[in-house]
This record gives sequence, C-alpha cells and structure tokens, in this order.
Amino acid sequence: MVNTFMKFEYKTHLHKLDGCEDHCTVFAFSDPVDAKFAAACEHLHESSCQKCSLVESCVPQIRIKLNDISTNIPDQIVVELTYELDNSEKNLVDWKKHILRTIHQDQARTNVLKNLHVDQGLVILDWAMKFLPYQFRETQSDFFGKKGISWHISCLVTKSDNDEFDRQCYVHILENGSQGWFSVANIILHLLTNIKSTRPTLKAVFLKSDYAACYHCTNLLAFIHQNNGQFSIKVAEYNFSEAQSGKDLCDSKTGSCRMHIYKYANEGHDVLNSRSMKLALDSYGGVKGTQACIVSVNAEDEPKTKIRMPGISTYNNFNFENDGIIAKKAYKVGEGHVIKTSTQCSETISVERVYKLEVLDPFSQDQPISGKLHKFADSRIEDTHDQQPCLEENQPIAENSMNISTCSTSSAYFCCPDFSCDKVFATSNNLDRHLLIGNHNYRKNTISSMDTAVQIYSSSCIDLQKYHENVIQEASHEVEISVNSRKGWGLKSKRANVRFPDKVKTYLQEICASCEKTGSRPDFIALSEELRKATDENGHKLFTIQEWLNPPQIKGYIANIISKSKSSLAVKKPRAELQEVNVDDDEKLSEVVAMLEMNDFNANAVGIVNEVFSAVNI
DNA sequence: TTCCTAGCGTCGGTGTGTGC
DNA sequence: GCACACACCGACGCTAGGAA
Repeated sequence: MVNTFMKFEYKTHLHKLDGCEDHCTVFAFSDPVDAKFAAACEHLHESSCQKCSLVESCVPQIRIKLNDISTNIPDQIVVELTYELDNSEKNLVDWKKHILRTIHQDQARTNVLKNLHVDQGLVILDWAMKFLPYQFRETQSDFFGKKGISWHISCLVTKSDNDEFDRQCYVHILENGSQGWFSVANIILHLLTNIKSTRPTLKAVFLKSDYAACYHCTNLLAFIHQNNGQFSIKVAEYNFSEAQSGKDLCDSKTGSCRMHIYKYANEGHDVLNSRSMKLALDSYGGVKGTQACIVSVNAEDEPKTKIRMPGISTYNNFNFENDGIIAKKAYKVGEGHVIKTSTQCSETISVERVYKLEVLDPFSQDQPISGKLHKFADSRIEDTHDQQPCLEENQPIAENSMNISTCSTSSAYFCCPDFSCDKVFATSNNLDRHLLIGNHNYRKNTISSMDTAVQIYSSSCIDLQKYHENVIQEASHEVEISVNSRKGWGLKSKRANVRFPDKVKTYLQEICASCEKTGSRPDFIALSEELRKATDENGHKLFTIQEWLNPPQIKGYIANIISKSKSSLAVKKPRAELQEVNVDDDEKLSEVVAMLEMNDFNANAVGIVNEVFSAVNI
C-alpha cells in the first residue's frame, strides 16, 4: 500500500500552500537552523494527512507486531529483522524526500519559462548515453567490447515576440575528452558563442541540468561566475534537478537523434566514429531543430585546481550576481547564502586557461525551429487550436478530471508518461511540448485508483475494509504522538561518514584474498548475511549489529581493495620493453612459454579431475 | 593534508528471448 | 543454430566532503 502510494499518489498531494507538514514544500525545505535557507509560511500547519503519515509509521507498526511475537522466535532472527526494519525505515523516508525534492526543483523550469523574456533563454544540459558504434551488418563478436562515443545534448528554449516558445537543440559529439567539468565548461562556452551568433538579441540564459558530478562541481560554478562578464551571453541562474528528473526534453531529443542515426545506418551505412555519427545526424536534412558538431577537449589542458565551496552538496540553485554567487538549498526558499567572488577567484580558471575546445567539424547550417509552442486554455486537454499555454503555477485543477479528450478530434491517445499527471494530447507534438514545459496536472482527486480498488474489494470483504481502516488509524495515531517540529524535513540530510570497524575490514580483506586465490567472485549479499552470522570458536558472535554492513557497503569496500591492489601492481610491475633478441634466445623463450602453458594445462586438468572425483564422492 | 566513504553516471559482460 | 535485441548487474571513473 505504501509502495503504491509513493509511486503514484504522493506527488499529487504536494503543494506550497498546504496546511499539512507533509504537503507544504516551503515548510519541508526551510532550514530550521539557518534563516538564510528558510521561508515563512502564511498559513498554519495544523492538518495532517493519514496516507502521508503512513510512510513514516508503517515500519514502527511492523516493529510493534514483531515485539508482540518476539518471544516465540529465536533472538538472532529478531535482531536481524530489527536491522532490516531500521534500514527499511531510513530508505522509505529517503524515498519520500527524493519525490518531494523532484517535484519542488522542477518548479524552477516552470517558473523560468513562465517569466522568460524575449532576450532570455533556458538551456537544459545533459550527457546522452554513450553511442555505441553501429554497423549495418555486424557479428556478435563485433557487438561486444565496443567503446562508446560521448555526446552532449543542450536544448535551448527561447521566447519570440508573439509569445511563442522556440526550441533548438545542439549536439556536441566528443572526439576526445571525458565527461568531466572541463569538457562541460568548454561546451557551455562554445554553445553560448554559437547561440549569440545566430540570436544576437539574446542577453541571458538560465542553465538547468541534473545533479551529475560534472555539472554540480565547484570548478564549473566558479568558472561560470568568474568569467560571466566575458561570456557572449550572461548566465543568470543555474538550477539543478534531482537525479533522474528534469531533463525530459534532452532525453526525448536524444531518442529522436538515435532513431535518425539508426535509420541512416539501416540503409547500409556504418556509424563507427564521430564523423560518421555527424554524417548520420545531418543526413536527409538532419533532425528537425537539431544541429551537431564534433569537438575535441584535451584532458591534459584541464587546470589542476581545487576550489572550495563548503556545503556545495546541499545547494541546488545558484544565481550569478556581480558580488558573488547566491546559493540556495531549495528553489525560492530563503534568501540564500552569498559566496563571495574573492573566496573562489582563481587565475587557473580564466577563459584563456579553460577554453581549449577544438572544433573539428562545426555546426551545420541553422536548422528550422522545431516548433512553436502555443498557449493552451484548457489545463486538462491541450491542443494547438489557438489556445493559451497553461504556465500558471497555481492554476485551479478541475476536480475528478477524466483522461478523455473533449477536443473536436476525439482522438486523444497521447497520455503524459507521468502516472500522476492526467493530461492527454491529441498529437505527439503536443505531448512533446507538454514535457518541455513540465506543467503537469497532478490529480487532486481525494480518491485514488488504489482507494477505488480497495473499496471494490472491501465491498465483498467487509473484514478487510475494517482491517485497512484500523491500520491507517493506528498509524496516524502513532505519528500524531511523535510529531514535533519537522521543519526542513525534505532537505538532504547531512551525510554521516562512519569508518568501518577494523575487525570488519580485516575480515573482508581475508575473504577478498581467498577469492583472489580461488578466482571466485564474492557474493556481496551472502557476505552481508555472513557478517551477521559469523561466530568465533566458542560460538560467540564476531560482530555486533552496529558493525554489520549492507551489500552495497561491502561491494564498495571490496571494489576499493581491488582497485588499490591493481594500482599497486601497476606501480610495482616492471615496464615491458621491446628488445631485439637473436634466434636462439627466441627459441628458448618459445620453449619456456610452451612449458608454462603445459603447466597451466596440467594444473587445470588436475583441478577438473579433483572436482569430478569430489562430485561423485570418490 | 591525506585517506576513505558515498553518490551518480557510464561501460562492458552475461544471460535470455526472438526471428530467420 | 545463429545473429541480434534487450535487460540486468558489477566494475569503474569522477567528485565532494568528513574523519584521521
């Protein structure tokens, strides 16, 4: 029940003017400690939502039930179940916070588009999944071991004089370079220069991207701020969205480009490198509203500088002002903290030092604009029939709106992919535009499909209905008791860096060493279980509940051990050098190699024989 | 200052399903 | 039976930031 609620319904509850602590985004993102990251609500938070409370209270409810039956089950199982419940409780709350942040941070895009002037633009940045070389006819052996081509997508949205939005997409295919801040800085600079040449009236842009490390890093932010005056178009804001959200437009454009490339390849062409990739993208007039270029960024030119911005991981919104960067933890919550220019100014990140981009093949001629965004009057069913865009932030949402088109065509087949949004479109283009604006119409129905399902079921099963009501009532009662000031509950919690105990490390190192000898791969889930059950010769537990590690932690630690051992081997390993050898030496070498191979073969054969014997108990 | 842990994204290997 | 498509998952790279 909680799972379904979180997946489909929770986001429909959220609102910044709600009187419930679980729903009010301003309350959830107001820092209780630092007033600069807090905003005051003009309403009281007196109401409570039973369903939202259930997220926090479901695990305590299970814990109570566990305590009731704990006398009948072994202590070890009770301890393990308690450990699992603790982890689940934390994960559930984290998930709830993630949904809250996703919805709130997406308002940045909606508001920017709502207030966009004709001399401003919104740029959404994203790295597309690396493109794997594609052959018209390829064998399976060719399919494996491919090295992908990096390509970066930038979508520019501008507003025309007649209140329509224009979209233009820029693809940077990287011949050279990694997906780090240095490449991103070069791409942004090249992009802004290019946009200025085609749209001279543009004066400022708002950047938006996901939380990837190459975007959300001190060096890039400091570079933008320090050199903003030299950019052909000023960067006004940089808003970050939660992981895996807020880049729908880039994703849909990536899909179109991929399909265009595959279509070109399927006509008998091979797309094996950046040149052929650009050729494919430009084929048959190119992808509508999309331009591609090939660039190269030499990683060796990257300035080796380290700029400090304490607390950067908690900041999501940055405004670039003359006297510093105004950083906020959540969009439009609080006045923000000013990061002064002098604290992060560095010669090493000047435009001259950073802008080393080499354009190998420039953008082709300007493609036609991919489409005009008209305004839509009806918030539920959007179409382009001389209607107005629904960019109003708090517009009223029709109660119980149905996913049935009322437009004259009665052919509304394109539903918004967001399960909680009830908008339906007559054409795929309209859906595309809806995704660009991101103005989802979340259902405000008090009765969800889950509720309806429960009601139908409960009508034939009265007992189940009673049980369901009891669970919710008991859960909400629990929460009411425990409620105290939860201000800022939606903010990212501070990461607790806890060192793994030495004896756990030693234990894992031994297991890692034995795996290395046997060649077997460690099973992280089994190891996590093993840590909980390991005992000494007297039958006492080796590790306490505080020392248990979960599978991802074990995986990370073992990966670290392997990585270190590899790097130390690389250092110790003498460098192989090519030397001329005479024929006699060469023959001796061949003999040695043959002998080593024979030894290996014999060892393997003995191993196989032993395994067979042990399998048949001989 | 260095080391270690965590988070996010991408790459490559592997297993399974499908069509010819 | 072969070649390809797709999903899953572990490995790894990059980055931030706290502990030692």
